[in-house]
Amino acid sequence: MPHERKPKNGGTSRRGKISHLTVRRLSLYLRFLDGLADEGVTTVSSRQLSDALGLTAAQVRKDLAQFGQFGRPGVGYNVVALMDNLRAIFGTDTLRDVVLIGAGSLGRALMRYRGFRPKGFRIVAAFDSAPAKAGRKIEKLTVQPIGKLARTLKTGKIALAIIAVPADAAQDVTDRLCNAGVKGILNFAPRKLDVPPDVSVITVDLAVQLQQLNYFVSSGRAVRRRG
Amino acid sequence: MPHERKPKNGGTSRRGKISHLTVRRLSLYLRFLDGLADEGVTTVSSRQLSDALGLTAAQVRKDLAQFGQFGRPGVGYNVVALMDNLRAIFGTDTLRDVVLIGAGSLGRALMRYRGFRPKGFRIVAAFDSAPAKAGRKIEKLTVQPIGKLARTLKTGKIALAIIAVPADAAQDVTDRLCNAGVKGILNFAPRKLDVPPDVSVITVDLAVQLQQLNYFVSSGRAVRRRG
DNA sequence: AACTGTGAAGCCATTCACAGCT
DNA sequence: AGCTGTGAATGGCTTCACAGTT
Repeated sequence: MPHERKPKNGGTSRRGKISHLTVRRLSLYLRFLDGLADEGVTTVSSRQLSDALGLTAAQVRKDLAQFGQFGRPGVGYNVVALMDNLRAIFGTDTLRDVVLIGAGSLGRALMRYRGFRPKGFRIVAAFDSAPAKAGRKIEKLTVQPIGKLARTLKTGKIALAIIAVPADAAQDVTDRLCNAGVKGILNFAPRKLDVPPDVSVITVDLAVQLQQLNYFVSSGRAVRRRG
Repeated sequence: MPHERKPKNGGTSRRGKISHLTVRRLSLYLRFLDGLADEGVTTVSSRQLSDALGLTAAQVRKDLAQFGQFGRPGVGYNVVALMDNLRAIFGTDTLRDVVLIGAGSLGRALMRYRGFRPKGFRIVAAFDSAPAKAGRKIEKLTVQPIGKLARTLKTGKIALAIIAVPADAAQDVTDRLCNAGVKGILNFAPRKLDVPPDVSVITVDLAVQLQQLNYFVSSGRAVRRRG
């Protein structure tokens, strides 16, 4: 046996058995590790992670162990190596291109949002159905008419899209995106989207978040939810 | 016994035993019922709800039964009555005031967002630490300097706040809000917030959503997540 | 006949507790 | 001694299936 340290299973295996909830926590680990790396910390224990994120140490270990043997007993996890592994799991070890549909106030805010890039995402094109909005330039990107969507996506091999259009336009936009080969949609329209079975959708309904928050406030049971 | 139909427990009881996951689904029921009410539908069955939202009928019934006997065997649930009950559960049977901190692009987009009002929320004041932004008028609201936060909150009995400031300012803003008596924070800064035990926080990290979406796309297991 | 409300069963996720590595 | 990885135990959520209501 070589004495080199190596995950038991070749890197990012075990895909598909990982639950929703685990995926959510993994992204929190990655965010926290980011901060540690900036501070120059090289090693972290499951306990430190769990304390910082409000979980149990056992859960952190279980989560991480699913992908291989990243930790060293008696020492902990190597911060940089763990980040690399997590990024590989998320598929963001390389920069991912994203298209944005909807150049209303929310869409424009997303175009200006600085947080995507450091996480490995780049908005490469923006579209809007209103001719008045097409041609407008935001953050070095020109808003294109929705008709040009298909052409742009065909050439670009783009798998991800963000929908920031009004609810009544969302399904039409979704159909266009799916036809053009998009496999993942982050949807801000307050509406359920019908998609083919191989397409993933995460809907973030801003008003619903506020509603849920209000429940916890008025019920007297405080929560702390992240992700 | 009166023959009038009435929930067995006086309306919104049973608070506190309701899990996270249930609260999330309840808000989806409410959103779907909204649509039904607009179409003039008066009655809905657990099956219709579950089909529309991708759940099982049993789960819908279990969720709703927690609050009382809202349904009629052989008939279903009265749409309007159910909506009223759900709104009471969420505490949004009356309009809730919310303050917004951060008048950057995301903050301004939230001020313009039309989806809060129909769900019972109203942004009544906006603040920013940058003096350059104070004084600016957006959607009939003048952005105020952050120093005025305490005074405004004291007079207003405002329990909810939205944070849309950069990560490094978020904890300072949080402390001010908690001192001013806010009990619920919807946080868009990519950062964990420390709050007293009676304060609820829901953090929505936009980049993390995209990261999770990318995982499901690149792992080949499609998901559909809402809320 | 249609549909709800609910005990019981089944399933999944978290926590416990400890063997084993450094 | 410190800490990971993991089987076993626990706890919680979901589904099943059916008695009971309209």
